[in-house]
Amino acid sequence: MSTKVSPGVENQVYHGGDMKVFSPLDTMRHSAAHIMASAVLEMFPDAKFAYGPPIENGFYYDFELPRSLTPEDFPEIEKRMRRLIESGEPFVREEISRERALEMFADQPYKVETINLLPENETISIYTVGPFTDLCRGPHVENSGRIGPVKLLSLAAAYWRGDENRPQLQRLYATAWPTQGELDEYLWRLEEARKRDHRKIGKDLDLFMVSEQVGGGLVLWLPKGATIRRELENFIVRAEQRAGYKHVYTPHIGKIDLYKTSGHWQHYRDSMYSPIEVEEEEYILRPMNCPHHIVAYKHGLHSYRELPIRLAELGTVYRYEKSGELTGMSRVRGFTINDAHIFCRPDQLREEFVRVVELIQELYHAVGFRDYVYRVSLRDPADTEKYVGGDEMWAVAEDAIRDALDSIGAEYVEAVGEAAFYGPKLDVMVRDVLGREFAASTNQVDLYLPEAFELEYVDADGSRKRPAMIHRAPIGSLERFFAFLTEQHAGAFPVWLSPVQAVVIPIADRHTEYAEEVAANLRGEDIRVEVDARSERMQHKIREAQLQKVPYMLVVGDREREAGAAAVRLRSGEDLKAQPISEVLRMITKDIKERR
RNA sequence: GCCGACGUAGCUCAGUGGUAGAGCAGCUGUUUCGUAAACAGCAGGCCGCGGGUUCGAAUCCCACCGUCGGCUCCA
Repeated sequence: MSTKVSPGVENQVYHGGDMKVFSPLDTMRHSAAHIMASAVLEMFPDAKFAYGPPIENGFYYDFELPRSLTPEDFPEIEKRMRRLIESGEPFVREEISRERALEMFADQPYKVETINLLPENETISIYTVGPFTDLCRGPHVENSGRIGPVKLLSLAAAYWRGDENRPQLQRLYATAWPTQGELDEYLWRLEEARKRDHRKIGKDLDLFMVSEQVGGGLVLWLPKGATIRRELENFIVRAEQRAGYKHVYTPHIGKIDLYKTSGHWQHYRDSMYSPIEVEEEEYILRPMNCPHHIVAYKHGLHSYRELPIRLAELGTVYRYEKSGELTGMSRVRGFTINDAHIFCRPDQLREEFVRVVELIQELYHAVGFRDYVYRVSLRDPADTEKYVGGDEMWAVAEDAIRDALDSIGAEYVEAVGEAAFYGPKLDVMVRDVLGREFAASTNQVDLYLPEAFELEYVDADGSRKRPAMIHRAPIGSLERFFAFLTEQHAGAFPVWLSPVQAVVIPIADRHTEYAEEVAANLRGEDIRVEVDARSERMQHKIREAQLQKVPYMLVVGDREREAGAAAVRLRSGEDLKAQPISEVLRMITKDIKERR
């Protein structure tokens, strides 16, 4: 791979409040952002500039412009960028005084604000490339000729400093790569990702739907999607049973006082629906399952010997999401969490948390998730308003998570300010096919709700003690998990999850009876099988089974009928030729058993 | 919610001021076929919804609803 980026050292750069390391690729993209800004300035001399950082697969720049850009402007901007790149203009750095900077950028309000936010002793630098000078810490490539092929990707609105009360700017997203080949490959990957989008596959394979009539963000699982969900649920519940969980069922609504006691009403109200009045009492569509499980715990008096008590439920919750945030199955208003609440003695906390992590690992391994990282989400000590409980409680809870991870040698990153209002979290961050990162699983240590609900157990000496609590959801919501799975497999689900595991394809009508016989054999082993007895050519039926990503196609004609066999075709296109029915059964049941 | 783009048949899309189209899917018939699309016919649309401009609107304008890409937030 040839690289146009200056070789060598990674540069330490102060950016947006924390120290970040700029790789050579980031540096090149950051320089490309300046080139883009320069091109935009040529077209709009009155443009106001905000920030233009590199991001994971490219870069963006935020502008305030006299009119809205459209994708039709892209070719013009790209043309001007290419001209600047070809000119090979040097990037010239200059360090200037604060006064001089304020003077230079007097007509650039966002730059002025940025300058004023810089610490007193900070060096202020500017970079000039061709006609364009920008306030910037750098670093940059030596000259614009070192910038690789660029492509503008999309437009978006973004608030100044990410604050919805500040002006809205136009954000121009673009990408740049060292070589044309790498750019082409990235664009190909984007295209490929679009093909795998769970919304597209969900439609093509009739897995689920969202209807305007029912309401945005409210998912209807169609029979095929529901089959997959049922398999997943059974799998999860069995794994939890093995791990010592007891399953409960609780209703989707509850009295408002439950949520006032838990603190949700005070801290989580923005995500909750308005109360429902029933006989002069107010009820809440639950946004979380914990209060119900806590009440279930309080059903009786618990001995220290009984703990931990692990109450699990595939619990459906409802959260208000702004209409613009809804997407397919991954961002919805009603969803089902594979939830559980563990009530344990404080001395059991660490071990219980280790078990939680182990269960996550087991489940992820079984469904083939590899690309995930642990993130410990901590309280922001500077913003105690957002959280309940005192410093000591938080320290204990945060340490319990760290200790648990350390004890099994798991690596993790820490994120300050990402905790839930009642406790720190362990989030498991997974990347989807588009490279976006989501919290697929969140798990919390909670010492607050046991207090709020006055939970107790009876200790060895007969005294009443307060248990600790763990909230855990290894796969988060079934909806989001399903979206991940769909994209990961591009709709070709493993056999154990496939809604239709085998299609029997009779070649001519006279083979239908035998086809039914074959299917009956498979059904006897609980294999989900269908017979395609339509008056269509075999080729047509194969094509449709392929498009539906059915793992096994069993073609039966005269020869197979004579031999008591079926010609096995896999969705990979592989032809296994005629196999005895007993062998077909063996193959499919083996796949199912091994979760392949 | 905010900015931008887009809403035409179940699906994918054409149609830019003058009588709504194609392919696939569906239905009916014919065909009985050896590993990714047989043939013919039929049916299917308040052109997202509501206003407006015009002799005339899928097409132009306004408002609303929805979808998509982002922002913010998040399982």
